[in-house]
Amino acid sequence: MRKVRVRFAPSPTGPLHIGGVRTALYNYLFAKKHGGDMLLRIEDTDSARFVPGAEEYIVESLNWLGINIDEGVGAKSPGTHAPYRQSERKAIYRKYVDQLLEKDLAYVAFDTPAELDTKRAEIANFQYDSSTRSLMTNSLTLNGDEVKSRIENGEQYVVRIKIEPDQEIKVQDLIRGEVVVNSSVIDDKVLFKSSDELPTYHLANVVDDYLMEISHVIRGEEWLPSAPLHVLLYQYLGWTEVMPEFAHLPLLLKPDGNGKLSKRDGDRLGFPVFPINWLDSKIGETFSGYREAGYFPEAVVNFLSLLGWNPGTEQEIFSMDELIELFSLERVSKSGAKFDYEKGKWFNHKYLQAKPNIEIAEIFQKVLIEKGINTDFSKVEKIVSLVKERANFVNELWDQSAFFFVAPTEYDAKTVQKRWKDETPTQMTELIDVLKEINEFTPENTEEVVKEWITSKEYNLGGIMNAFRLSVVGEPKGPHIFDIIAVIGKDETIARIKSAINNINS
RNA sequence: GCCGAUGUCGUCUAACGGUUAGGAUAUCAGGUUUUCACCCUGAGGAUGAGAUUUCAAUUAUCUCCAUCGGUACCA
Repeated sequence: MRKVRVRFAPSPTGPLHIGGVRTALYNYLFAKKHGGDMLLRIEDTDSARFVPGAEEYIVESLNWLGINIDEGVGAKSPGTHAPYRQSERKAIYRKYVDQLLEKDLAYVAFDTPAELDTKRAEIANFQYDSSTRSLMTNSLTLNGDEVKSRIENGEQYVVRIKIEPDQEIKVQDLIRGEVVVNSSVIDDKVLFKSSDELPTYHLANVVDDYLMEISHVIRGEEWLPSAPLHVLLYQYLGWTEVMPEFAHLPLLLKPDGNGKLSKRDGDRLGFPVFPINWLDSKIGETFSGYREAGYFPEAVVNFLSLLGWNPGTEQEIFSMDELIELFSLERVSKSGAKFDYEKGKWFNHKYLQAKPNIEIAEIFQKVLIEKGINTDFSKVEKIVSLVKERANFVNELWDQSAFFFVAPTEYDAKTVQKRWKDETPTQMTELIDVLKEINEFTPENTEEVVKEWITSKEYNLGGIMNAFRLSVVGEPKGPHIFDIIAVIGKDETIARIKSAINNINS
């Protein structure tokens, strides 16, 4: 079997969206599973749609996720099939265009976009193909000298593939099986345009995959309709023996309604659709990314890996190495997957719980510093251990733990009404005296002493505890109250109770 | 319109002719915690429709329907 070489070939027309990330991931998993190479090729054959910064964005995103490029753009070593940007491969394609022209498998066409529009308006379901090419301005309807002189005069032209009608074209797809298409429904696609001396995607991807010795083309389902054209191109160029195998991945759909997940869905629905933040400088708008939203790359990879594939077991949490071990194209599903953001959160929650507190504390301390809070690392670590189970993301930790750092200024009205009775201020004053007497302010000591006091006074346990919590936290939430006061200390605890006595119901 | 692909709980999916159609997530309820969350237990929730083949169809074939994709000098 030949060496596995796959490529991820995005076009730099904007940020890489999460569906593209999944395609890259599946390519990577497949390559690594078979000990092959993962290439990154930039398909920038549309000079008009080029967006500066998009390429760097793609490389940075893949790096963040741990999808390592062996060869091509963003790879550590230069690679043996350079260059890897199609705009830098201009000279290469011309040769194959000429080859097709010589063999009469392609032809030159001069029709302008305006003329094509006119034809489309004139003829219903117009398609540039064997049935209509004789009506158009091209090297099949013009004589040789005319064609020559037009080109010499600098007239713009395109090269179109010449497709024989009524042929059966078979595409073998690793996920979908055999797909058969009649050649009559394929139009004479443009392969090359003189305006920028660049091929279109169709020709470029076939030529590059051939020259780069790609063994498997794993790409989104939106390419399935043009796969027969690509197969034909391999035939025309005489490369059927080394044609890569195809696998067309199901699409990632938007969570509400139907349709492909798109750029604006994310911020519209309140979750990212991009791996990392993307600043669209044209409109001055930032689209949010998973990295900045607080996701762990491992969680994103895990979540994405299961959107369209599963190993057939009930395991849900996988490391990258496990995914590589288990991945197979045969187990990729055929139908589109709706993007379920809630499940994504759950994955991050799982990874957050599994992470050592010390690692989380390192990230969280940075968040605290940004908020102007300088705290002992060991204290941050302790707080993380107390609150992390109720967070999905590191940046939710602040909401869960702010009261450790800042005394409450407001008291939850509902709780006040329910838990702050007429006798409460007196009881809280007594509590202060009780706490004052405790020298070692550990959770064990304070709990024992406070509970003894409650028992001896025959107070209602719930009444005291809830008022105590309200005083310290301001809300009916958080870890065990005795764990909290051990962290904030005796003085702060007493100060908060005093403050509560003074401020509640006054 | 034409061409192609795809239809299993709300969502991601398992079951590759014989299962009470399984799991996860989400939702709801109970337990736990005298708080919240985590956690535990439980509940409801699906084979798009109709034929055909078969002793037996989620699974095979056909028709219809629906959804998505393609139909550009975009990728």
